[in-house]
Amino acid sequence: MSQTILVWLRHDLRLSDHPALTAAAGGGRTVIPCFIRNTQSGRKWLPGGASRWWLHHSLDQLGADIRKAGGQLLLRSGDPVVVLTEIAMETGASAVYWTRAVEPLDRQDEKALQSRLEKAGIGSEGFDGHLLFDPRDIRSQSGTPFKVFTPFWKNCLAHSKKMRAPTGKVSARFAASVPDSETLTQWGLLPTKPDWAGGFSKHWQPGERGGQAALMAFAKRSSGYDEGRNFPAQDDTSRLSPYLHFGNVSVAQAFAATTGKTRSSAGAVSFQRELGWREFSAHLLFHFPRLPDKAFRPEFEKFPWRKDSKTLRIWQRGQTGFPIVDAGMRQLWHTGWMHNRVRMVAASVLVKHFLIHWKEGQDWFWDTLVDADLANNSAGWQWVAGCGADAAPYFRVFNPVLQGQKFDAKAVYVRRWVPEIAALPDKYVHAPWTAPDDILAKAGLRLGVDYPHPVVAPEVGRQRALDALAELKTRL
DNA sequence: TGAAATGTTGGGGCG
DNA sequence: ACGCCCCAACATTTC
Repeated sequence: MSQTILVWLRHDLRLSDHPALTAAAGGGRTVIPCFIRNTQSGRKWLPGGASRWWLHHSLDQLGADIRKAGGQLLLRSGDPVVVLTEIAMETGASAVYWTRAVEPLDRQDEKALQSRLEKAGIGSEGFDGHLLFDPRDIRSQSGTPFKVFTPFWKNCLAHSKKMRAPTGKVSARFAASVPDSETLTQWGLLPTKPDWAGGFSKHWQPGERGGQAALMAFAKRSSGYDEGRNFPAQDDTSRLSPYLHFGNVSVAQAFAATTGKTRSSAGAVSFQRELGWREFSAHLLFHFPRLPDKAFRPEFEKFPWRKDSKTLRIWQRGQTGFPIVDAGMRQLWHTGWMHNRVRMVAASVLVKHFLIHWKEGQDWFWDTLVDADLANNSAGWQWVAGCGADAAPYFRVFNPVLQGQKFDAKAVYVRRWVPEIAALPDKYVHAPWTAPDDILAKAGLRLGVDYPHPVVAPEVGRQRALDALAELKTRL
């Protein structure tokens, strides 16, 4: 009788380039792939609403792919440490394998599981697969983790021999039947009342197949990435982020697909640099586990944030009166995703013009983004707020009007998502409150009725943000 | 992966 | 022809 290995799946929902699965399948052993839905009460950073939608479809497809290979995906709920030990005992598995994570709670689980299994005489091992590099290997001359992106990425590229290369499709002998699997239907990951994800499937095909197709399609058009990625009306970004978060596509596959004689364009290089930002954020979270809940620059813990739930709600619903921001927030709400240029502007307006704590924005993005990722989301918000590693200086304030005019000059993006101001001419569409009365009348737009006045005038918000920074300095 | 304020330069209109 | 001014264009500094 052959040995059985459990493979604990989390953010690695794919069957290609999967070191843990490949190792488990070695030597003709039988593999039982498991996904444990964490139901511990009070556990932080469980998947938000949009992520649950993606998770459902990823697992559904992965389960079907495993069935095609003669196996079954085992679904259970509870505390993964407890549940996995139980499954290992039930099935007589000789070991549990997994892909190592960078999230602090997930790493805690790995440790706890390892010691619990050890006591039961069961083996365990964590594998690469989530990143390009092991965070413990990338260090500055002084041996400390990098805190600035550019030297970090230079160092990574200088050690490209250590970069993980993708492996092929896993051919594993899966256990034909598994004990007491729960079902996705039972889990109720999909929204019901209301079904706000109705529009999601028009924009996304979650899962490994959709991810690999998206990657191949992007690799072909990646030469336009460098120029085009800043313009939200264009389709030039990769839109790979949710696939990368759930591991439908591995970062090693994404890097490899955009490398090569014919593909080392400026676009490919700058796309890989963005993969570098993902890597940087993950390494930061690995080395600084408090990144999600504490300012990386401790002095910002004293920043005079305003409590303003009313304005927060206005921002969340895309009713700020800044068209580029509202367009982004509505795109997020309807599709589970926002163009990165617009994310920066929308986030900047929340923390600077509105002086609302970056954690409020982090929480909203966590719940509404299909690509919500603890490392990227935390590092991104801290970057915008000016309190992060290699952060934009606090005084670097985006002007939502100028950003709109610069990156959506023809207002194609804004008009798509904010139709109530679509009739305004280009000159005023990014700042409706500056339009003369006759222009407003001609466009059939009543400010304050059909579309709101801005929460705060851009220049007033900007000055208030700078004052707050000055205030912070006096508190040090 | 800012924007505004301030400084510098140089062409052209004009007396 | 010349100096003066205006101002656009660009560069630098400051927040």
